[in-house]
Formats: sequence, structure tokens, C-alpha cells
Amino acid sequence: MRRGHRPGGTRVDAVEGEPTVRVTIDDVARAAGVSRQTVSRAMNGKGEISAGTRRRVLATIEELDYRPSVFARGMRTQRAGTLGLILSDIANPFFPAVARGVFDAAAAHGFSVVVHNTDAHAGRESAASREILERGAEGVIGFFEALGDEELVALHRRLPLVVADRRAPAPTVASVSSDFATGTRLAVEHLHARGHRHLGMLDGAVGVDHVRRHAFTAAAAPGSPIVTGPPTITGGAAAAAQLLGEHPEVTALFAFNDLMAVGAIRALRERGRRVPDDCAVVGYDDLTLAADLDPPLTTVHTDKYELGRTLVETLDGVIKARRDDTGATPGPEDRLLPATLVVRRSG
Amino acid sequence: MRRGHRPGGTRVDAVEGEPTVRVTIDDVARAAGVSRQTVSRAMNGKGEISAGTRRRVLATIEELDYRPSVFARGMRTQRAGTLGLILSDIANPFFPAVARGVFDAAAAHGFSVVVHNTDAHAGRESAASREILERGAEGVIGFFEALGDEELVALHRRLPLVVADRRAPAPTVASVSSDFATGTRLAVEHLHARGHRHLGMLDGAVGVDHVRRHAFTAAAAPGSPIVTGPPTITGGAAAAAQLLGEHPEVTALFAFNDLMAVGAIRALRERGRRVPDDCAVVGYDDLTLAADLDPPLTTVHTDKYELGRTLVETLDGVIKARRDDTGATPGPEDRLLPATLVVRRSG
DNA sequence: AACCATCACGTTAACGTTCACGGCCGAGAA
DNA sequence: TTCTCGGCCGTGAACGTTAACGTGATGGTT
Repeated sequence: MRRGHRPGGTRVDAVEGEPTVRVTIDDVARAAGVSRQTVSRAMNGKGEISAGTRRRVLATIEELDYRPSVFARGMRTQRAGTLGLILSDIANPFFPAVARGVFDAAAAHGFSVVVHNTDAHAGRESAASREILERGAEGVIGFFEALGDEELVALHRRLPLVVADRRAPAPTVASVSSDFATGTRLAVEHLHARGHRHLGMLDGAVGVDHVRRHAFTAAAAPGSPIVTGPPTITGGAAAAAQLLGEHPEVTALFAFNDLMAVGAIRALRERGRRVPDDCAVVGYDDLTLAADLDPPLTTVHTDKYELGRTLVETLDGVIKARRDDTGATPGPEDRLLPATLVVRRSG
Repeated sequence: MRRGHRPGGTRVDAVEGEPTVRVTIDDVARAAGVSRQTVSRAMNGKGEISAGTRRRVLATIEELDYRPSVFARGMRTQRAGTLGLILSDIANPFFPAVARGVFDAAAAHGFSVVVHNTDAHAGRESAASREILERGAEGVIGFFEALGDEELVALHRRLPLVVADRRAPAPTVASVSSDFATGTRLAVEHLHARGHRHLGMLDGAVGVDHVRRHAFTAAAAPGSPIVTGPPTITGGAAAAAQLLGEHPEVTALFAFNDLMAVGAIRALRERGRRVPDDCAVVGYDDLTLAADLDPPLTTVHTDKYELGRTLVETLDGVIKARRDDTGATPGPEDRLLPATLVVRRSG
């Protein structure tokens, strides 16, 4: 007979000398005087079990401080209780705000969340997807900016996916977004109402989705200039400098997000132009600090926490639907969250 | 003979009808004409294997698009390739900034990161720890604010831990922090140099660690008032209102972090006091938007990305050390990152 | 020539859980 | 009584991987 060995089992404790062994389902079963399967049933609520033994088993589980092994469980069920969250730039305060909603809702559903930062780089977006897939996550929430629709559909074939802030790549995959169309329309109309005749847009959509841009071209005067750059402060500053250089007549800027708006304000200051007197600036997102900026930022607001919450809620629906093989009907596939304009002083 | 069944195996594709089966290590072995173990060796670089077969196996792995199952692997190795990151408030831009460093460094080491938000609540801090432990993570980076040192030591016994922005709870556990002592000393000295005689502090450490507070009492005049509140904007506003109400003579405020500083500025504005003319405000963290606030925030800077990077680097060291049973010597247990003062206009 | 490392690889046995069954037992129907 | 049926629970197997050990070939040493 071979000598046994325990991988995660008996191991000398790192601090004290007391050994730490993993208590398994068999230990619980033995202690409760039942079989493994009964313990499993008591935990998972499947199968049939009497209320009495169920309580008894649960009590000994508590007593022995038994924790089922995710690995062993995942081996059978292919579930890890994990969700993936893919986003482009955690340093952009917009994402932490929705992440908060994601975390809370995920916890409520018993999920942990693994986060991947992509910098809107196609390679890192697909790498993150692969990683999440291999790690056995049960679903993904993705702010994809570089990957094409086909890639997303392919990913959705392997793993329940909900797309955020982007149109659904196919009728079969769900998406949740801010209502960018009315949001930018509101911003443009506001600028018009303030008497601005020459608007410009600072576009940060380096990738595939151009809802804001299209809405801008639709609402603003024909031929209104658009300059594209990274959706960051420095990107906004560079884009603003370029746009103002090429189009000195512009007196109002609509930015892809608040970060670009901040960059625009910086660039305007450097050129000696005052905001909003010489040039108005309107952002998008309504970051927490937007009201404390100089000048307080006029921007489009959406409930970011709610966005995060809604994302995991619909993802949970997709996961359950796929589990039950309930066709491919995730409900309304393109969900839009209301966008409102918050008028402060920058525009 | 029983009918076989495949948990994650043959399952009808959600979109197309094509079935998706998992390709296992045995499939690779068969295709490459070797045994399972050899395939394992080829992947993991352990054991001895000739360069030729290694390349051949790797090629068929590529060809079959084989991905090892984390579950099966974890079952043997107890490793999931996952790190836990516990923080109090992802909405505070300080944390995303360090998270960025954590993500990048973790990716470089082949780790995924699962993030938990605690709101500095003791219950949620320990819940997150338990969750991470059960999920089979290999280590934890923790910004703990409520848990006591004993709990942290206990956690460290079960799982490699690195504590952030807090003194090491024991010589055996590593910690990395901003050099809060010199950071606040710098801030206080600067305020003194500006002629302020009556300083006050807005403390956000609701929990256990009071480095900033102690440094403040050491550097400021004896009896300088300190008011404690949540380390948020509203917390800072409330704390400032209270402090100024009780101590009208105060002309300079040192805040626990930039968020509280922003709150203080809001409160000051509401009371008709101008910053910095009537009352100076100095923060801590140097958030990305600190320079764009009104007024631009004077604050203490530490490299947050570097903090994140250093955290996973030392955690990786601890993990490796424990694996090799190399005693409990994580090197310098209390690592301090330089803190510098950035003088802008608020103080 | 006999022996012994060393190398390269194969075999066996776990890891801890859930799934598919089968069995038992009591109650009601035939 | 015998049969059936449903409720409750146990048994064996399988999930996919790696640790431990075994084995044959090769090459060098005595």
C-alpha cells in the first residue's frame, strides 16, 4: 500500500505549530451519522431530505466549521461562484462608481467578482475574456471598447455575457447602457439654448461604439467638428487643443466623458480662454467630484450604481436562463438607463 | 456498466446547435502520443522532459486549444491563480489608483484579482476574508480598517496576507504603506510656515490605525482639535462643520484624505469662508483630480500605482516563502513609500 | 562485464464533491 | 396478504489534474 499524501491537507501551520487539516464532507457525514450525499443535499437544497436530518447536518457543519471545496464542487458543477468584470480604465472614477453597484449586487447573489483592466486594448480585452473563461467564471460583464461584435458573440457562446455601455452585438446577447442618445441631445440642446452656434465634440470612443458621436452629429449643426482622442484628461486636453486650433469659431465643447472635459478645461486655461465665458464645456458621467471642479462641471448624469446593479441582475438572468436551457431569451436585450443633464457652471 | 455523463461536457450550444465538449489532458496525451503526466510536465515545467517532446506536446495543446481545468488543477494543488483585494471604498479614487498597480503586477505574475468592497465595516471585512479564503485564493492584499490585529494574524495563518496602509499586526506579517508620519509632518510644517497657528485635523480613521492622527498631535501645537468622521466627502464636510463650530480660531485644516478635504472645502464655502484666505485646507493622497478642484488642492502625494505594485510583489514573496516552507521571513515587514507635499492653492 | 546513475517517460492513486441510481421502509390500494 | 408508490437516504462512479513512484533505456564507471 502506498503512503497517502494530502495536497491541501495536513500542513504545518506557518505561525504556530498546530497543523491545519481540511475538514471534508465525509467528516461531516461521519459526525452527523449520515452519508456524504445527505450532507450535500442538506447544503444545496436539492433532492429530498427530511427537515430533521437537514437541521442536524447543518448544525454539525456549523460545529465542524466545514467549508465545501470550490475546486471539488466546481469539478462537478463547473461553477465557481465568480463573475468577471472587464473594464477599460479603473482609474476613471466612472468605473469604480458602477463597480460598487456590481460588487453589492454580486454579493447579494453569492458571487465574487474578478476584475480585469484592459485600457481599451483589443489584445487585453480578449486576454481578459480568456482568463475569465479559464478561471471558471459563470458570467462576464464587459465594457468592451475594442473588440468587434463577432468576438463578443463568440465569447457569449462560451460564457454568459452582458455588454455594458454599448449596443448589443446580436439579438441574443443582452446589454445595458446609459441612454447616450438623449443624454447628448440634452447637452447639445442646452448649449444651443445658451446661445452657442458653433459646437465641437471631443470624442473618446477609440473603439467601435459611436452612439454619442452620432447623436452629436444629429443634434448639432451640420459640419460641427469632432476630434477623437483617448477618453482621459490628457486625451481631452490634446483633443481640445487640436479642435480649437483648427476651429477658432467654436464656443462650446461637448466631451465624451468628464475626464475629457477636465482635460479640455485645462487646455482652455493654458490658452488663456475662460470657461464658460470664452468657451463652454459639457461633460458626460457626472463624476462625484464634478461639482467641486473649477468651474463646477455641467454634465450628463446617469445612475452609475444602478447601472452596476442592473448589469449583474440581467447577467444573473442570462445565467439562469442558460442553465435551464430556457431558449435564448434574455428579455429586453438593449436596456437603457435614463440620462439627465446637470447644469452647473462650465457650460 | 453505468451510462457516463459529463458535467461541463457535452452541452448544446446556446446559439448554434454545435455541441461544445471540453478537451482534457487525456485528449492531448492521446493526440501527442504520450501520457497524461508528460503533458502535465510539458505545461508546468516541473519534472524532466526532453525538449523535443515538450515542443511536440505544446504544439498539440495549441492545436487542440486545450485549457487545463482550474478546478481539477486546484483540487491537487490548492491553487487557483487568484489574489484577493480587500478595500474599504472603491469609489474613493485613491483605491482605483492603487488597484491599477495591483492589476498590472498581478497579471505579470499570472494572477487574477477578485475585489471586495467593505465600507470599513468589520463584518464585511471578515466576510470578505472568509469568501476569499473559501474561493481558494492564494493570497490577500487588505486595506483593513476595522478588523483587529488578532483577526489579521489569524487570517494570515490560513492565507498569505499583506496589509496595506497600516502597521503590520505582527512581525510575521508584511505591510506596505505610505509614509504617513513624514507625510503629515510635512503638511503640518507647511501650514506653520504659512503662518497658521491654530490647526485642526479631520480624522477619517474610524478604525484601528492612527498613524496620521498621532503624527498630527506630535507636530501640531498641543491641544490642537481633532474631529473624526467617515473618510468621505460628506464625512469631511460634517467633521469640518463641527470642528469649526467648536474651534472658530482654527485657520487651517489637515484632512485624513483628499475626499475629506473636498468635504471641508464644501463646508467652508457654505459658511461663507474662503479657501485658503479664511481657512487653509490640506489633504492626503493627491488624487488625479486634485489639481482641477476649486481651489487646486494642496495635498500629500504618494505613488499609488507603485503602492499597488509593491503590494503584490511582497505578497508574491510571502506566497513563495510559505510554499517553500522558508520560515516566516518576508523581509522588511513594514515597508514605507515616500510621501511628498504638493503645494497648490488650498493651503 | 557488471554495475549504477541519470534521464525520460508511464502508472497508479488520490484530491472532495455531486450525479445517477438503487434500496429500504412505511402507507395505502388491490 | 401482496402489490405499488413515494419519501428518504446510501453507494458507486466520475469530474480532470498532479504527486509519488515505477520502469526501461542509455551511458559511464569500476
